[in-house]
Amino acid sequence: MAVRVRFAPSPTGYLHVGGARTALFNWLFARHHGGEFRLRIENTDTSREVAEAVDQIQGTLAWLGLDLDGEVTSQLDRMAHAQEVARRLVDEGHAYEDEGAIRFRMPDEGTTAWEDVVLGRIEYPNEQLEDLVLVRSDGRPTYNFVSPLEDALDGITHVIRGQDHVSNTPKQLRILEALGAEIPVYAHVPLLNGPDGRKLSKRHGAITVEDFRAQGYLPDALVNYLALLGWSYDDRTEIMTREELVERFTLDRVGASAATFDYQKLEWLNGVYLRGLAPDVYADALVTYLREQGYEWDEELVRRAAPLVQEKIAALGEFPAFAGFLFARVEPDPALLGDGAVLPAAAETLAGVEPFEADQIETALRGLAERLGLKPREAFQPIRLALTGSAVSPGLFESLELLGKEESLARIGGSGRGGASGSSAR
RNA sequence: GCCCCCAUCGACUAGCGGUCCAGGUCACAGCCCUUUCAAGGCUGUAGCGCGGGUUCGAAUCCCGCUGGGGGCACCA
Repeated sequence: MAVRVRFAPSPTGYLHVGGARTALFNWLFARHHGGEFRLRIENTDTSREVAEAVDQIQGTLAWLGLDLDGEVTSQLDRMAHAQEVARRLVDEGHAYEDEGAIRFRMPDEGTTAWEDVVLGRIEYPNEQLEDLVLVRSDGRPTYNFVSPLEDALDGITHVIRGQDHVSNTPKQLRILEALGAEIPVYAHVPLLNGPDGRKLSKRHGAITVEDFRAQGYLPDALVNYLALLGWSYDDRTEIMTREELVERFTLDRVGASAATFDYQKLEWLNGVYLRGLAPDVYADALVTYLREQGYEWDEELVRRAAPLVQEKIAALGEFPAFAGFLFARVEPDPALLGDGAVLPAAAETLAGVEPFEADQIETALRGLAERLGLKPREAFQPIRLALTGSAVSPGLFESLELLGKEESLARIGGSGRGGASGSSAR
């Protein structure tokens, strides 16, 4: 039987990284087996916010590169059918009416068990199973009824979801059984925690995939990182392409315990991916990112600046703070300003450099440092500060070249205070 | 309270009875390189929660404890 899985989020807003991880595992499993990956929206009303959330979720999945099969389905479309099935269950004695609602009759004795692919055998005492409401008194079916019903309707072969659904499983199993439906294979993947060991939430920082996108993370890096949370290939392979992940992903290597989301490791991985991009691809990514974030900076200059930062930043979001001085003057931190003694000499030296290119600039400035008896660091740091407004920046010589002689000299001035007063573009 | 699940360095994990005085990666520390910051190279600190079993032998199997998580809706 061909594999068919589904990701079934409730449309409450942007996709959470935990949800994205669940979606990823489903997608990897489907692609690994040449099966189908479907999106099913689990909702109960038709409000505008829901429609937006559905679009957002689809947009996020697309950005992550998790392509869908078949149409996106919605619980809404099956309400009438669910009601019919519920009535049939009443007729067959599996359910009964209760104050206008329809309740499913759960067994009172024995146990309900299943072989979970990641958790192993799980047994629930049936006395724990309450007669659950299938259809509310207002006619709307409930999640625990529609979810297994739709799994059956759609021919879902494997239900891969978060462990927060473990306790729903015995109830859904009982319903599927009463329906006479095929029982899918269940795989409950571990949940994600924040750095403090508690449920990952906004207080920990970025939480939705869109948050990470806005910070300049690459979809490939996020996908790679998420795959490593609860799953591993072996004892040493961590950096894998999408194709490698698809080829290597198996549910039996998914762990059973919760994983802590490590922002630092994600950042490191993103840096690895960023540095690994071909220069033109990197420039494209940077241009696209800055445009998405609303920066209206000269594209040509951004492209020329790209090589200066590729080795230095771990997320595209660091670019404005790191290289923003190329697009607008930045006032140096007064606390960092020295006496500026080398500045006049530097200005004089630079004025004579022709052509104004990194190599020539470097030769000239190193010569200056030697003549003044200064260590490179001592000579260059004041210039860097005057030029970039910061003690941390891209390479000094390349930065000078990009800024051009005129602007560079204007910033270095010679007064020791860097640039004409009020000239800072802010 | 009841039910279910989980438990290897700070974090992600490898380990499926002996090849583990526990390996890799991030983070952290030191050194090297160096125009700052990164990157890179080298080295290092750091872990099998506790107690009982089983076995010639346990991180690996069993039981208990402790700790953590999840769930107990006419929410999803």
